[in-house]
Amino acid sequence: MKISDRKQEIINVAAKLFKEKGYSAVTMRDIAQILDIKAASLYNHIKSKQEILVLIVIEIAEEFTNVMREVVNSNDSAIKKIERIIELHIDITLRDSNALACLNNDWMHLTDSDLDYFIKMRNDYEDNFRTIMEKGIVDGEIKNYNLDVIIFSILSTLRTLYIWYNKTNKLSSKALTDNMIKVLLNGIV
Amino acid sequence: MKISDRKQEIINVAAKLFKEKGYSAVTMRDIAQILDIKAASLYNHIKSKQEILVLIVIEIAEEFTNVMREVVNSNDSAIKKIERIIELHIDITLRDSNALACLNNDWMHLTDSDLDYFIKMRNDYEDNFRTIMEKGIVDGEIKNYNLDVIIFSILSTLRTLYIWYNKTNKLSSKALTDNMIKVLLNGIV
DNA sequence: AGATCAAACTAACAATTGTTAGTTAAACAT
DNA sequence: ATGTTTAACTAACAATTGTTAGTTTGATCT
Repeated sequence: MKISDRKQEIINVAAKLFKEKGYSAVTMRDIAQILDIKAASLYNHIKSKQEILVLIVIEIAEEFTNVMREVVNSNDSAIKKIERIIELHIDITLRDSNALACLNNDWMHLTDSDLDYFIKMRNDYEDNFRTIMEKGIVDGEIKNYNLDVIIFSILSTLRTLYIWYNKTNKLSSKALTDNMIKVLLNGIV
Repeated sequence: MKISDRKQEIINVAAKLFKEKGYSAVTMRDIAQILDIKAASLYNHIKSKQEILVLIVIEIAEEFTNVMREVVNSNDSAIKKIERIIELHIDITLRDSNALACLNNDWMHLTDSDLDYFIKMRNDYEDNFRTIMEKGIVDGEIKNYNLDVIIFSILSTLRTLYIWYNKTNKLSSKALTDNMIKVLLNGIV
């Protein structure tokens, strides 16, 4: 069953509000007000507040999971793989920064199987990233620094791009990607 | 007026819960339950839920502000200044990761003058960081990549260290600092 | 024209929220 | 011993929360 236009509209408004104030601080009345309807009317389109969160978070998480699977199974060099992951994060950030903020800040408000599913995807993602880095170090493509520090420093930057994206729309997508790859891979010194 | 032991205990418990679920999702009854008292009893020690958040966030923010002022006014090289900032973030993360999580995730729930004060401190902090980087580039210590990308990639890593800290307590404070400096400054390739 | 359906509405609900008022009991100071 | 402070308590509040039930309206289809 496809998501109707109106339902998608509700999801988009919710994502924007969730980003600004966090899931718990946003009320159904807040969402409704922006759409110029009453809170009860939202329930003609969505099952619950929870469902909105699930739809926002899980879709993005699955996209990360799917692209990561492609990358990790490819025959590219470790560096090329990392570059593709950087591009993935930038691409999604430019396309839907609100949903990305929800994924980062509000995932813990998922419940039961949705929460389990999300955590499994996130763990798999990090494991795959680690696999890429490990092979890169073994192959001599990547310096032999502490693996946790390497993984964290890159992933944390990519994951929080959404915070920063608005400020720098001067930069084109391509220029952003190029600079980010240089800074993350080659350092600044 | 000093903060009493009991008050500090409340603040610490609150910070832990705020980190786990976010400010809005934590109730006064949640905080009280962990301390094995009733929610109303909290008000013998604190003025409001808001006050708890202010005490958590502002104190840490002021520490960042103060150390940054020292660093930026010193005669160190740009690289040495950056290293000192990295050490500052790691130090505070190891000392109080819960409060740091609040600062990152719940600052938007501050109100009025507290919110203004916080935002001013954060802007000043970023401006100072930018000043250090600009001078570093002019002096040829730092590569001439896009300034925004450089600033963001380093700051985002330092700011979200608290997410990651638990997982890697294998690493000593010194080893963590050394590796972080290497990765952030020299890159991984 | 009449039936159908989507999407808005009003009204209300039970639960939960932060907080206040007033009370009690123990520890401490005089 | 008596008065004072500290820190817990019970009880209650007004507001807000997500959600449901039942109704209305307008457009679309037959």
